[in-house]
Amino acid sequence: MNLEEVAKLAGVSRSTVSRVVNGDHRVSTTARARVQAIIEQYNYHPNAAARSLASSRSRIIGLLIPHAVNQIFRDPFFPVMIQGAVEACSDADYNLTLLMETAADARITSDRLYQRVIRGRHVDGLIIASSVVEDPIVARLQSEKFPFVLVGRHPRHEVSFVDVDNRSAAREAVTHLVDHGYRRIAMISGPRNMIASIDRYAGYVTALQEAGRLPEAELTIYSDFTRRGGYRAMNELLANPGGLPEAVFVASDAMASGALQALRDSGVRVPDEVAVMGFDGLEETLVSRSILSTVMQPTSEEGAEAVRVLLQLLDSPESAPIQRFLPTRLSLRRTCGCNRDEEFEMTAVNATIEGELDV
Amino acid sequence: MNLEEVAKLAGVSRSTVSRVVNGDHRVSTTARARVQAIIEQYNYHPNAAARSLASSRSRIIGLLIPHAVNQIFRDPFFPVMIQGAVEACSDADYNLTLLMETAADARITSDRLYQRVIRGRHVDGLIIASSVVEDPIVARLQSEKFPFVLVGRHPRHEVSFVDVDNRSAAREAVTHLVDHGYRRIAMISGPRNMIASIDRYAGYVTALQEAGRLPEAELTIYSDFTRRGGYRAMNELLANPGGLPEAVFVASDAMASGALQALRDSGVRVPDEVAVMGFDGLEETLVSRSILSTVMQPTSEEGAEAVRVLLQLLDSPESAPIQRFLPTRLSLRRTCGCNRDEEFEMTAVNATIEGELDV
DNA sequence: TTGTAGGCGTTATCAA
DNA sequence: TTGATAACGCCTACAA
Repeated sequence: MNLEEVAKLAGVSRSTVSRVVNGDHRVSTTARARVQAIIEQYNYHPNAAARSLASSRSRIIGLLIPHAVNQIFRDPFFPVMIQGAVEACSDADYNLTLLMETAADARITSDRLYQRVIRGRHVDGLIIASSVVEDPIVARLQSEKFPFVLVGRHPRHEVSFVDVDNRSAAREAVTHLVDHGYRRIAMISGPRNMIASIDRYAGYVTALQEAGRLPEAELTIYSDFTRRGGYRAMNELLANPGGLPEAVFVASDAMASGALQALRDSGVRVPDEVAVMGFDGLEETLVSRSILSTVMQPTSEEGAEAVRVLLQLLDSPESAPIQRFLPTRLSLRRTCGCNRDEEFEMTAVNATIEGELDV
Repeated sequence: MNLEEVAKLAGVSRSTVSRVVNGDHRVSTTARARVQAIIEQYNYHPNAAARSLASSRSRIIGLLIPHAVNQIFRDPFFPVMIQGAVEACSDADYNLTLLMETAADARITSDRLYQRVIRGRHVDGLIIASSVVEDPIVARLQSEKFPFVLVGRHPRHEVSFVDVDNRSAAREAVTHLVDHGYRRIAMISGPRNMIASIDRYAGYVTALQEAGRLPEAELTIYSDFTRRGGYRAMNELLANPGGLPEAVFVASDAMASGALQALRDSGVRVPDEVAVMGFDGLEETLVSRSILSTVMQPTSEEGAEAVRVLLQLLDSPESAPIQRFLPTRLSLRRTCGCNRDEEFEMTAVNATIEGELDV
């Protein structure tokens, strides 16, 4: 069943059927009705390839997971972000294909991917998940004027992106710790080459400076955004001969979860001996009622918004880069030192909930 | 740059260029060389849409995440499985598009998806992640003879799938617990409508029966495969007036992790008071050296194998359903009661590692 | 508002 | 081994 046959059955031309299918308004009511009846009767659906070929748009968006990010693909951030992206695509009748630079040989596979997918016009545009600073693909796409949107800003290129203001958010979070009165504030950071890490660290430094302090080198531990990495990083801090910090700002909830575990294993009370602040707002997916104070970011919305921005770009290819910052929100629960009373209340009311709270 | 232009520049016909591009051997060495030189010089890549239209194959595979599974998309099983699928696709020069039945209105969105993607011939075949028993899509695809492969078997339909033998694996795991001498063995199961849950439960029951016992109703808790669900389920078991079970078989590592947390929060010693056995082999992604005894399944390989099976199906559409079981392996670490000595050793050697071991 | 007709860039079938 | 040529199914001026 194709346009031609529908046209014949409805007693109109292919063009008219095409117009009906594409919602063109220049069709008489009667013609439209006849066509639609046939379409439904025969359950006609236009052929995607033919459409792509004729319109030179595939209605497919590629979501690229750079190799550097591959390893932390298990981080709940990605599934949630992808979910948002898929849904936004679906809403616009687009499809999303997953492109991952495989570990085997990043250089070769990514080039092969690039050629096949970009040059073959397989996708109309690209969304790049959490790029790393030195990733060459950004410059390449830009110079070829291929439409793309980063999830996470890029420091060196004027490109479209969707991000949260990591720096401000981190600054706010650390300032909150300062306001609690903590003086020695450590940070467990993400990888040095990821832009989100850099920005969150910058916010940490800014907040300290505004409080009239300087960051101490041994109070910053670089880790990898994983729970396991957070566990290790916190143990490093615990082993610091300079003594315990009063608070720790951790650049992801997964790491914060590991850090809390390390503290518990060492018998260090939170927040009494060490306060903890996370970043992500995803920990609630792991425990039902987290006690972790954290920076909430709209993860799924970041994926969805990236898609919307890309669609806009596809509509007007000559437009200037579109850059959007989505809002974050400080979620003050218990590990930062807030809500101590509430803790008691809940413990008294229901031991189970109290237990769950404890990460 | 297209076939035509390449042909002109190489002084051959379009057909010859097409043959070169597609690796057809019926081309003279000289012609091939000339064509390849031009292709490389001009960086020509065939247009995907035109290819699809002419060959009526899109070289795209759809990966469907059913709505029921959506909620547990955060489970590390899915990212890892998907990663395997994407890589296998990439190896075969296929692309993978992600199809998710969105929460909004599962019935409507999934139908819309179905029409657009299946009828529009957008994808050549489908991989369905962890189907639920009552999912109608299986019957539908089958009756329309659309190629698809399930990740996880289906009890009521003769269809192609890739799975592990959940029942045997669970039986083996529980038998191991029996062999340790534990008598009251509980189970924390997944959702009742997921086939993997059902099979793992069946294996549990079989193992008990073989040990001359019957499962007790209050010793089976149905949960949802999440860490949080496992936490709650374990607390239910702890509240059981019949007293603590001696061992618990947990149907996923995520739930097992939550269960261990619950035990720790209640001050119950593992494995001395309660032994624990998990299922997945993914917990190692969350902690560096898990102490969790578990059933390891080749998660990434399940995704990859599903793709390979699907490609085979595409090659010979009339072939009978292909059903593959991938091997599992019992990983005996500490929570089942094995390796008590090793525990001591590691503790003595390195407190950090010992700490990490503790979930 | 409708229809005609050319073209999108391949693959595939023949005949040479 | 090569080359014409006809699909593939749709979109899109352009003309009516």
